[in-house]
Amino acid sequence: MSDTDELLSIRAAELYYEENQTQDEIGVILRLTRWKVGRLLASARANGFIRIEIVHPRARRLPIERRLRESTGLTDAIVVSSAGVSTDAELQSRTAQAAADYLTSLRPIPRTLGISWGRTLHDVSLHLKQGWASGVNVVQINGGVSLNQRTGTAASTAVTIAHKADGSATLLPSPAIFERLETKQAMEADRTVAGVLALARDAQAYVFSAGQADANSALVDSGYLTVDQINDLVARGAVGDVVGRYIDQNGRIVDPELNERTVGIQIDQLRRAPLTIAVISGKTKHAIARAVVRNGLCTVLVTDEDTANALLHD
Amino acid sequence: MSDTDELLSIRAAELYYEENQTQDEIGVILRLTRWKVGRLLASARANGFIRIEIVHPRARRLPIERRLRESTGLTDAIVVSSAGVSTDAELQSRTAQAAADYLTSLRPIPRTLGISWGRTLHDVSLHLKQGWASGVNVVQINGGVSLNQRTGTAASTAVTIAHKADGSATLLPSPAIFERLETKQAMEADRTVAGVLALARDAQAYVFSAGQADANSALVDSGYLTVDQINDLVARGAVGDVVGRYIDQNGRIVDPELNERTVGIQIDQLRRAPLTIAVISGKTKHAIARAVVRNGLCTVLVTDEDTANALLHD
DNA sequence: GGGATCTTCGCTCATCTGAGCAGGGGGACC
DNA sequence: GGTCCCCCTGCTCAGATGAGCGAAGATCCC
Repeated sequence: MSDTDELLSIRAAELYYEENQTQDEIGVILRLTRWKVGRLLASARANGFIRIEIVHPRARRLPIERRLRESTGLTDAIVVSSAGVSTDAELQSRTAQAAADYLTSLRPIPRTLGISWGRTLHDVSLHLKQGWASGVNVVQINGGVSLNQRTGTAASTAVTIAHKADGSATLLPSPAIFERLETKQAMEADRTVAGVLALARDAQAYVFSAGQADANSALVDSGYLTVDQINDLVARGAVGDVVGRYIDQNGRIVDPELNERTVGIQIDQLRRAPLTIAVISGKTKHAIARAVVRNGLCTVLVTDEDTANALLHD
Repeated sequence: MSDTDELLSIRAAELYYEENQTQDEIGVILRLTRWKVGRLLASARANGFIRIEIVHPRARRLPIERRLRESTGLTDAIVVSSAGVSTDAELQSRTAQAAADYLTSLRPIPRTLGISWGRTLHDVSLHLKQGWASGVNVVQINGGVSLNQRTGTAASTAVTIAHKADGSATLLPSPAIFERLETKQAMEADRTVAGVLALARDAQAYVFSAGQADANSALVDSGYLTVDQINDLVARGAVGDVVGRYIDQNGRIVDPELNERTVGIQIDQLRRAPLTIAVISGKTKHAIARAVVRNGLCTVLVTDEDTANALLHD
């Protein structure tokens, strides 16, 4: 397109989009036929000069969702807009809200829903509306009795989700990671615990988040791992954890011995499940999000625009 | 509007603006009539959820221009968009381009055009196209023989503008500010200089910029004023200079004695002129832009979006 | 419970807009 | 200089959209 046409297309766009003039009226002003004006506007759009943003906490980015589905083979992708977001907390809240919306719209409603725990899942539980579903049995899929003040949140997340769905919660009364393998095996041998784990394995759907592998990890906060241990895992290729288990960018367990001492369903059980919803957002989690998606650990991803774009531009 | 309607309006907007679906198709998807979809989209727009930006160096903000004309009584206002601009230099370049465009579109073409000098005017001269007008006599309206390397730009600005308009340039061969009043008066008594000043007073149109009152002022750079002198002027209320003369926020000369020693047309001559085009942009110039506009020193303002908004939100 | 009032809904109709097509002007190539 | 080809222009026509209107529904107050 010629230079003067480009300039005209901008003038036309100003009158059309900012002044709400009709193409006819613009034609009179710019001394063009209305068809020429229409073509100029089309070229302005084609050249990307017109940027339309939906500025709202619930706004999603459907084109990115579609591209994500196509390029990764995900069953579904939910991408929240980051337009107008200033803090990471706000973005995570939007993502949690979107996850809650997605759960609410799930059909058929899963009778048993396996969930992990953490800040993100807790956020999701708060965003769910009373009556979001009915008769859902929520079961914890990894150990969650924390060693410090976070103690309550793991249980309350499950209870809240279940309560709001007029269902029941089945808690996994176990630490996330044991220091000794023998203790962990003894715990799993307990009939109650074994029953919960069996229920977790048979869940019809899973919702989980993921943690980045760094000193701010929830597993460090909760006292299960030291900063040194995390650094060691990172040195061995860990990008983050899923249901308490650290994986590298190829989705492989980084430390099999540590993995053995971790309570909850295995990574492979997630891989085989028909409906696994990963809720991952924030700049620090791009790497673990990539590992989760690329290695088929989830069938549905709920994330933010920036993370989604990072996945697309690999 | 109800909460669910708000959410629906966002879903509709996503499908309409991002997926290019028709309102009919959206109706099928969301199980609404197409009229409801139309109303939802209208409400999304009314609520400001839809933000449309024209991203282009030549883009202007017509609604802001209109509000500026209405609230200030300016004959014309040109406001360039700051969408996608990262540096102040880029913004100033856009503004200079807009000023060049405005000059080019002026009808009738002024036979005599008075100009000041400085970075901004120089930028305007570079953005003008060869043949932007024909037969314009460009005359300098304030002293511009600089004391250092800037020397050339004042003259070259005038010459370039004139040359590109197939016209002639009349330079004012004088320093901007004299140290002694007597020297200045002697200079003005010179027939050549007096002739130039007379021509400048009779110009049909003026284009000028303005400088902020701080240590980065062009008059300090050029060696006419010291940083101490500027600080003194600021202490006495100066917000910036127009054609080399420092004014306060009420448009009054801050230092009459200094003003007497300054060569060029008077502020009052600008005030009386029928067509005076001020080109002012950048965050540091909000105050001087306000002084110029509020006190009728220009009839046309060419500026950037942020400066314009600052003027509107007084 | 019943009426008054205000909002929301589905629809008609006029207008706006984009797809597609034929004709003409201008440039490229011989 | 002539011819061919391509792109641009102006147009027809059908589809998409917004204004306006009467009816249905919701709400409020008695």
